[in-house]
Amino acid sequence: MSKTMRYDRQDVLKKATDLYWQKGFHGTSMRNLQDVIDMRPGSIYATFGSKEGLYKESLQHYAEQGMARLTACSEATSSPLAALKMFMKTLISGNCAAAPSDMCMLVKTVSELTEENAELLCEAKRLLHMMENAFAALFAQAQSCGELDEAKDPAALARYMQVQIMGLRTYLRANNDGKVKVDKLIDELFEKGLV
Amino acid sequence: MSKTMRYDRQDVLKKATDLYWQKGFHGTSMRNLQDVIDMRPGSIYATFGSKEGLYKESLQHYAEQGMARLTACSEATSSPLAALKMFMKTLISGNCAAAPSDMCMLVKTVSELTEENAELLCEAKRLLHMMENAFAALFAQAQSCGELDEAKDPAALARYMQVQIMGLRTYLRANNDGKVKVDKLIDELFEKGLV
DNA sequence: GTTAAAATTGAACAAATGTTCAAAGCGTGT
DNA sequence: ACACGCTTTGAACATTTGTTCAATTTTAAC
Repeated sequence: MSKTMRYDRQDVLKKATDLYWQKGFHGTSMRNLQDVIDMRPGSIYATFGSKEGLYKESLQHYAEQGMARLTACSEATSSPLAALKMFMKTLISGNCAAAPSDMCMLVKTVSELTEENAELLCEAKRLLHMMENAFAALFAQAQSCGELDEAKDPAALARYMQVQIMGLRTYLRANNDGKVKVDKLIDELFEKGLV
Repeated sequence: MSKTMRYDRQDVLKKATDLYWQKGFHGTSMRNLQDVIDMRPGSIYATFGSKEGLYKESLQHYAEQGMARLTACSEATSSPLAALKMFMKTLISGNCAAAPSDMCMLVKTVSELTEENAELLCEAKRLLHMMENAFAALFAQAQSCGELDEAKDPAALARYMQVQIMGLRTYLRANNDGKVKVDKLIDELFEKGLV
């Protein structure tokens, strides 16, 4: 009846995400994108609508990966707090050369864009909230396990963790000489912040 | 002998800085800039060389403002630690509507640009270092005053402060609902981090 | 008043931008 | 074989991009 799609949407999204992540929204041109994802303009616009549309889906794809990583950390560890700590370490020390950028794509988006791209800005904020809520859920779970003091506020701890991740990743981006030993810093943060 | 300059370089730089700060390097066009600083292309290029050149001077202008603000905090307070705390508070809660962006322009630069603009990236990193060194100097001064434990490492404290500033400002950018009470957070950071 | 030097103008440029659309390709049901 | 309908193509479009430069304006010294 119809021609079968040539492209695997997930595969295309991964490539687009990586490029956007590396070069930013304004720093990435459609021509640039066309080469990387190997699609012609017509196909791109038929599939994603616009540059903004593709970026939005890229943000979502990125956040899904992040959530998947968090659940992977949950399954690889024996306790919620250990999972959170592991997540933070893989986030921060993991991307030496593999990831397109040292920084979080959601943070880069929130940093770069203005009200001229209100929808994308909004979506990035929403996804950051989602991550924070996932952190909070794990902190609450830690309380249920008896791993964490019941008097603590999971939401406040999650917010604290977000601030620390944002701060650390940004700092490392600005000081990419490998002199700073991050793992020890993270251990200290968990001691100071949670206990 | 020659025509007198029509433009006050400092005034122009302030306007350019604010625009770049708000919209980013790639998000700002020369036409955009021309309107805001009220100069024609020829004059701009004769004075600043290129879009990159003007951005570089804007970065420097921005950092100078920051340093001036820090010394102002020093003069307005009675101790180095009080100065640092005041600086942090004016940085973070001060820019409700006045500043072009919630975030630090140096951080935005480091977040947005890639090796394609290596010189600008490098300059932003250098200026961030400068600020950090200024923090460290104040921590050392606090030790001389007997305000801070001599066993602490001023450089490590300065780095800690940078991470916290970057984290907090980014977080507030992503959560601009005024729900988070920042002043209390900063007080807590100083208690946890320095003592 | 003339001249020389510097600053400013703005039209113009080539290249790059995001996007469109008519044509062609291709798989499926008849 | 045929035709229907979805997918893909890539040339082309109107703007916008960063930048240049010959012409003009303005100043001050002689």
